[in-house]
Amino acid sequence: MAHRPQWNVKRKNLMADLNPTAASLLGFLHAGEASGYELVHTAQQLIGDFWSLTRSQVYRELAALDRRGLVEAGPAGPRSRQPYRLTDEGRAAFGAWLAEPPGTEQIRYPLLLTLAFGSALDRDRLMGFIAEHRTVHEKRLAGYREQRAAGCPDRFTEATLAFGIRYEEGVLAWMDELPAILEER
Amino acid sequence: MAHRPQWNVKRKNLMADLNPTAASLLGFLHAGEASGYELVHTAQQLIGDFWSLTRSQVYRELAALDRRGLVEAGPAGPRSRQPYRLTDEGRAAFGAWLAEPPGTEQIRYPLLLTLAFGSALDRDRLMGFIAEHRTVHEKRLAGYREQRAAGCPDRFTEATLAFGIRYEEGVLAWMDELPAILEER
DNA sequence: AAAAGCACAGTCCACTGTGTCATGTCGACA
DNA sequence: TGTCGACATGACACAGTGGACTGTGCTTTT
Repeated sequence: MAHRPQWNVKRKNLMADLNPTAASLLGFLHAGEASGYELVHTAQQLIGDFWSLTRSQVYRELAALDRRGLVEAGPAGPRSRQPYRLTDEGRAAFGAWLAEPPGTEQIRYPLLLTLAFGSALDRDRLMGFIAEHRTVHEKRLAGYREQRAAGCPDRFTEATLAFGIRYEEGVLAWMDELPAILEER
Repeated sequence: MAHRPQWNVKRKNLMADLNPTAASLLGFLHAGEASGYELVHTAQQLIGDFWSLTRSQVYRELAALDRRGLVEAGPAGPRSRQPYRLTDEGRAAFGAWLAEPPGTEQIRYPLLLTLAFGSALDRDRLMGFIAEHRTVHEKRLAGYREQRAAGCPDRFTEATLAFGIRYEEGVLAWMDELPAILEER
């Protein structure tokens, strides 16, 4: 019971230490001031395919960034529109975040869960689920290819788009081999 | 201001209405009673590659399932081990969940975020990040192939494993084409 | 045999992420 | 005039993540 083996240092880093969502908001604000509403749409368009974010979250993060002085609120517009702009601290924090090694990906695919417990499920129903998902992936792939054909604004957008295409191709290839795996006698 | 166009029905479904994480716990409990600790490890082994769950979450869901009567706590063991077993209601709820159409997947890949803002990042550093991730994906693919070679307990496990392999192959193919996309003049 | 270390087993908390309900504003247009 | 739809935000409950913390019992080291 003597001495507690912890000093409670609590190194909060004080600066930076952004989560990826907050960081991406700062990223978008480099293009000029924007409201939460606008940022939601920008984000969904530009990174929505591999980084989901919701209205609630955007407003919450903006408020937090404001409290930390990384963005500042401008004069409110009509319809209670509240624009924010990047501060110098925000710019610095974004730069620091961007230079840090990104973490590994997270995938959560409910279809795979259902499939994993597939022995307890009617075979036709399972196959139906897979067929439904197949059309979703086909549509997404078609959409990506269209986007690519239409031309990307820059190399980096093209690079992330290429990921989407490879991913969807992989999923479709998997679905093609699924019947053989499941039907084996 | 006249009549509000909503009846506030609040159809809570009363039964079932499980989240996928809770459902998978019920799924594992079909094999016999288990403690939270054991379930964490079972889950990480069997579905961890496409459905992440944490200690905190497992214990919280177990408590919730207990409150709802879908599992019941058995006599505590040594080290305050608390085993749970499936109730009939739990079995029914699991069956109902399994027969529902699974939702679409969620992917969150921080590397793609960094890449999307890549114009603001030193080229060598970005390439370094990609190289680091490449080795991760190579190792995962190798691990999956090994698992497959070692033989799967059942077709369904094999099917989910096949997904992992296709996915990792897709990511590696993407990484192979990345330099060409980014280097273009 | 005492000490140390480790796997087992669980709690608590802060933060992040998702989805729904609710509220109010402004312009178009019928 | 009214009502519809896009604009704009807030509140809240639930789900998910990760770290700090507390204890217990077995095994290995000294």
